[in-house]
Amino acid sequence: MEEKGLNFLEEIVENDLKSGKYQSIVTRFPPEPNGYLHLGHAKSICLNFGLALKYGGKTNLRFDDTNPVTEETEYVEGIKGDVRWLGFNWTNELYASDYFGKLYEFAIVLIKKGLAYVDDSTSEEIATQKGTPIKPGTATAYRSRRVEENLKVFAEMKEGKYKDGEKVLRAKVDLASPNMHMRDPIIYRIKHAHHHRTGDTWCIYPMYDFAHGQSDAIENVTHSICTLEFIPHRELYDWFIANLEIYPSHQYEFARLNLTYTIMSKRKLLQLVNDKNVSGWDDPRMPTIAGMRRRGYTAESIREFCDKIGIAKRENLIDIGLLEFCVREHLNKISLRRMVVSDPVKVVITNYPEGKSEMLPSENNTEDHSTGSRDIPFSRELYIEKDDFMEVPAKKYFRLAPGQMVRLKSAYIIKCEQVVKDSSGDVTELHCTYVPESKSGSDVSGINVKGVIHWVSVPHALEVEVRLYDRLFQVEDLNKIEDDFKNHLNPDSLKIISKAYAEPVLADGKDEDRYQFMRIGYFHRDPDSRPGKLVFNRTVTLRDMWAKEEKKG
RNA sequence: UGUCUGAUGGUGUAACUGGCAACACGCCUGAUUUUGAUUCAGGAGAGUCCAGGUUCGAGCCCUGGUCGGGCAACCA
Repeated sequence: MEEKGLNFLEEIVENDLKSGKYQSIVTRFPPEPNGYLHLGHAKSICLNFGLALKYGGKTNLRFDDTNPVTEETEYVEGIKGDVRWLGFNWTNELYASDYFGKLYEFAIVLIKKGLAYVDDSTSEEIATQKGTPIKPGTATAYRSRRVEENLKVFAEMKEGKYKDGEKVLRAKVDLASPNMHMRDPIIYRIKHAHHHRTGDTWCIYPMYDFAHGQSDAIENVTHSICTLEFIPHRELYDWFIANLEIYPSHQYEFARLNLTYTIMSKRKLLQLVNDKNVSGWDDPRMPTIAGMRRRGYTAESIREFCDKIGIAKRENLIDIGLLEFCVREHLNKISLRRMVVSDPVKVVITNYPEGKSEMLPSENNTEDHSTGSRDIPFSRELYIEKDDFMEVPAKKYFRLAPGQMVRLKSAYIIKCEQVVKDSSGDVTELHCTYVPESKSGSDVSGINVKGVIHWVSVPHALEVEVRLYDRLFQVEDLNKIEDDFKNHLNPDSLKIISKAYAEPVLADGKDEDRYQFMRIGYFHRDPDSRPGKLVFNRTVTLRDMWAKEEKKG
């Protein structure tokens, strides 16, 4: 019985609980509604909700909507759907914008304490006055504005007397601080913009640093968890809490997720959407929750992935193979087996009567016998995969070849008697004979074959579209490139097979069904499907040892 | 040049807080298999960034380096 080690945050929480610092914990997941959630958010969601679930506590979903120009209701709805789909329920649905009134009062408290002032400088002036990491900042004349005047001008800012950029409210902290964030940070700016929730009520909006910690405090968040790049903000976070004398929430930081062959930046993902490099936020190639869901990933497999990658403070680059392992592991247990031929060659069973057909039973999932079986029609003409025939077989190749035998899955053993080619020498048909006594389930032929291949009866075949996805980028570590990330897009990330042949039962599937197209991969029906034309997305391929063997030559 | 932060097999995460470096993915063998899938059995692979120090004993403690990442948006 080995106890698996706790991550550093679990350790902090356990200690806080043990010491009696808290009776129970409160966490929050605080997305800005300016885009859809991606896998990196999933890591944060699993962490925040997971902590509260494990140690008994609450988790709020809080929208950090302090910048009206980038935020939209569409994103709010998308985010809620994604969190729910991942399997988590929030205690409260909250918005930083709900606190705009309170935040405004906090600002007045600071002004009255002489800890905030209105600055009329331009953004360029403020930037230069800030100095550099090695050169202290310098004060502007406005820094010594009297309290009464600050109060008056700040109220005028709120009333809309000034234009965007004309004035800002700054906290009076320390212009010489080695931490740039402490050099009199801007806490309120003027934006005459429509907010997705507060409409035109406000024309001044708090900055992140003056909203986040305060929101945490208002909600009595005990553990406010964010990513590493916010470490320098922590000092300010604590400074506001101390000077406002509000609930002392604490900020902790962990390393964000990086995945090979993909990007995990909302800004860049938005660019792909806007530039039409992908069909939308839910394009199955996107590392977004919506995209992965459409592609066929299960929530369970994503949660498993988040659990496996762990939580730590060092930078990491996780092999996308681990994510694929997690889906395969789950899909193997739940998916219905189906036979689909994606790149066909016709097989004619010359000794099978013309016009005859029979239904052959086949298990839906040998991993789960409760799923039962379905019947598959068999007839004289079949499609098999081009790959499953080699005129000149490679070594260790045990599929179909001239004179060779294979078993058709759940059906008969066949032998390739003749290869029919067209004028240009391409194989058009394979003439085979079948062994009647080799029928699956009642095989008395005594023949043992190594190869088993999938097939579909030509007259019964259902035509479907199949979409094959590959990695979005060609470079393993997108953080290490120096030029535009779009230069590294994989031109072959989507391959559409508009005409694949499937066994007929595939038409009866439900939305939530997951399939394994035998020997090909895991698939999921796409919402683009129409009654006459079903579309399936490949979630992930099957592991393929033969491909490896082939490569070895 | 300042400051914050980190460093453990190829990757990621652990190591009862000082006691023989473990788990997962990946990789390699072999067995089973009516999916070259799954499953099962086994294996290779790090001596913990470097140099000192404390200690019977250091991945964990101390000192000094090296290297990586963050920080100077009226973004979050």
